[in-house]
Amino acid sequence: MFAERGIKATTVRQIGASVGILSGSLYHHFGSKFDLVDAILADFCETTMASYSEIVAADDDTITKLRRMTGYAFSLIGDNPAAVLMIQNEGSMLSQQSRFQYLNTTERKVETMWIDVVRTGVKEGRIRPDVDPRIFYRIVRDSVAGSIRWYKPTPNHKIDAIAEEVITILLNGILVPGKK
Amino acid sequence: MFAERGIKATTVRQIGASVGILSGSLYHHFGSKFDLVDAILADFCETTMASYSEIVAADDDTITKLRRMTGYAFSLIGDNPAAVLMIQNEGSMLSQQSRFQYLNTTERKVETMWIDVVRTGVKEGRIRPDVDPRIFYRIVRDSVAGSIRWYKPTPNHKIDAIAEEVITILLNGILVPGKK
DNA sequence: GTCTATAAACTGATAGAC
DNA sequence: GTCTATCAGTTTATAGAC
Repeated sequence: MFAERGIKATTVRQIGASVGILSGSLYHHFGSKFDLVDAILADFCETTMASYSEIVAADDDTITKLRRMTGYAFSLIGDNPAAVLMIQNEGSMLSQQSRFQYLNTTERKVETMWIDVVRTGVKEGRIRPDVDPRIFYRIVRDSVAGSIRWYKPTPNHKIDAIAEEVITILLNGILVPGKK
Repeated sequence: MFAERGIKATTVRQIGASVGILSGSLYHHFGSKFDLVDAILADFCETTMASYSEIVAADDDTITKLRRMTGYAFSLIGDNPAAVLMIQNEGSMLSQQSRFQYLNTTERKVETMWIDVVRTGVKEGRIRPDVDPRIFYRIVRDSVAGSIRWYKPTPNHKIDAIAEEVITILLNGILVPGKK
């Protein structure tokens, strides 16, 4: 509900009604509306960070790592779309509050991991040195974030396939080589 | 203010204060809060559609058209960041109301224009036929939309340069050719 | 065209009965 | 653990003086 309507626009009465109790009863379980937001986002940030760390630490080829990181990023859309949407839509407002500082911390650490992998690829001579690692990371991140607005999961159209199409375009481009 | 805090979270008192009048006086100029939203978005959609149509109709090379369309899309971030953010954050909520149906119409028409240009490029043998035009469009669109969250305009770092870096990655990829 | 004043509804949160 | 009942504050919007 926070993701669909926004945090401010979602009332505690609506939240209570969605689980079949009244607004007053909610306060037996949570101290405030923002405690609910915190419970959703803190867990999401923790597992996201842990999963990325695991992929980066693995003994894989650099390009394979980029593929796996892209695949994981897209899998978040399927596994926790609400948290992704909340951070995307209201992250900048939330991260101004001290209790949500971990949003900034997580974003910074994830960005650093992506950029480090791209830089390694450049050193290995596999990635063109004129590619800006930050721009590359942002294209991936924003493509993932944007996919939440149009991706509808079906058995025939899995999120893995979309991740594969996106990383293929980013690795190889769309142009037919050698033509001018 | 709608873009920064969200439409629901922005009060008519805050809007009035920002232009030096009280909330009551605002209703001499606008019938409701959503009339203000409408005034911002309707104008934005109209000029965006017109500009894209002009680029597509021009007598340019297909790849040049893609470059110009990407450049124009990024220029919207600099010219009207508020409207872009409002549509990005609350577009799906707004477009459920009948008065904001033009948001859906505009989005559909813009997407069709992008896809048509990519398909032309495939027919001309310049773009690989295995590229999904929809996925390509969405990568561009979401990269543009996402840039609004990190791009800070400075004389040294113009939005045109970012547009050029993004389209270069999408056209050519990041890999060094021929390596395996 | 802006003001004062206020209506009418809604908001997050609390206290205490059951 | 949920309820009733309600507080105190805020919200959009209106009516009428200036």
